[in-house]
Amino acid sequence: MAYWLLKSEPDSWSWRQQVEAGAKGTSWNGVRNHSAKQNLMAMKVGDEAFFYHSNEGKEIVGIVTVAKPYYPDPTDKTGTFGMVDVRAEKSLKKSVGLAAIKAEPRLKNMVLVNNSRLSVQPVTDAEWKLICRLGGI
DNA sequence: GCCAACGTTGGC
DNA sequence: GCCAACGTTGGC
Repeated sequence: MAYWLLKSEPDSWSWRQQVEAGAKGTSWNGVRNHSAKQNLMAMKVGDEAFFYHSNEGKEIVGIVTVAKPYYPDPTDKTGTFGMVDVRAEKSLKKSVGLAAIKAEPRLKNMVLVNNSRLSVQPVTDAEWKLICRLGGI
């Protein structure tokens, strides 16, 4: 099983909205970047991903599960990009801020630190476990 | 096919 | 609000 990190600005799509969407989940549409697309295409049902709030908060707040693998994004008229479906799995007991991640030497290679603009990122097993511990779960 | 100009993202 | 980093676009 692979781990990922999904970024969203709370103004456009927040963790609260994801939780309210419940078990049926929602489509992660709107990705218009080829690196992000590659990561979306690599996702499998059951993979887990951190939900990160950019700009407002700048912190990891929850975990989502991939419910449906990559399929075309109807909001992309060119047909170039696609999306996956995700549903909220659980909230972190304690959100993990960007500052805390940067302060942890073992997380210095995270894509979030080195390429913060990429909206869909891979996370290693070690990074996943460590952040879960920081998040109190 | 190169590269300058421009737009967007996101941390600060 | 500013600006650095990155991606995309378009002229040549």
